[in-house]
Amino acid sequence: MKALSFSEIETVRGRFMLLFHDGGIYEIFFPGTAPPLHCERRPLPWPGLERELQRYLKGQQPAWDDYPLDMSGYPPFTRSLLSAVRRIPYGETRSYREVAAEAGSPRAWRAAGQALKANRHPLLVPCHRVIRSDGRPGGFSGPPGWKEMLLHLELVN
DNA sequence: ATTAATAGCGGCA
DNA sequence: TGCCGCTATTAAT
Repeated sequence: MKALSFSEIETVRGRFMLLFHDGGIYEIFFPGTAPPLHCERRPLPWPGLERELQRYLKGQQPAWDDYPLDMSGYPPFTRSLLSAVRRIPYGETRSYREVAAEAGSPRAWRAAGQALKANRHPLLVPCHRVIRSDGRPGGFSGPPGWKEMLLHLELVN
């Protein structure tokens, strides 16, 4: 893998940390969740992305579908599942069953949860749009409350 | 190398 | 209501 750098994005919801290299974004950290990063700090190679993130957290629909993600390290099913999740339109939700089917394994809903747990690209891969079909809370790997907050942000508009 | 556990779901009693 | 099996992946034994 290429050498990683990091960058910070200041938003109304706090300071996000992005790990990236020239080929794409490797990982995104919610405010306060980044481990100590001992690589170089440098500006993002994709100038529009910072603005899209700030727009999104202020309730505007983002246009970030085409920014490159570094999916290395994800197993095959996880890759296709995350790609399927990325195609969920802004403001819509899907069940675990639906995204698993979209990823090509209609019976792998349980594995879909495992794959989402491994998601290094929250927001850009909108895992918060995947909810349980029975309406119970469901899970989220980010900080408590963020899933609900992001859904509310999108559904209000 | 094998087994358990997991961000879930629907069927069936 | 409770039990069962199901899939892909990781963690534990």
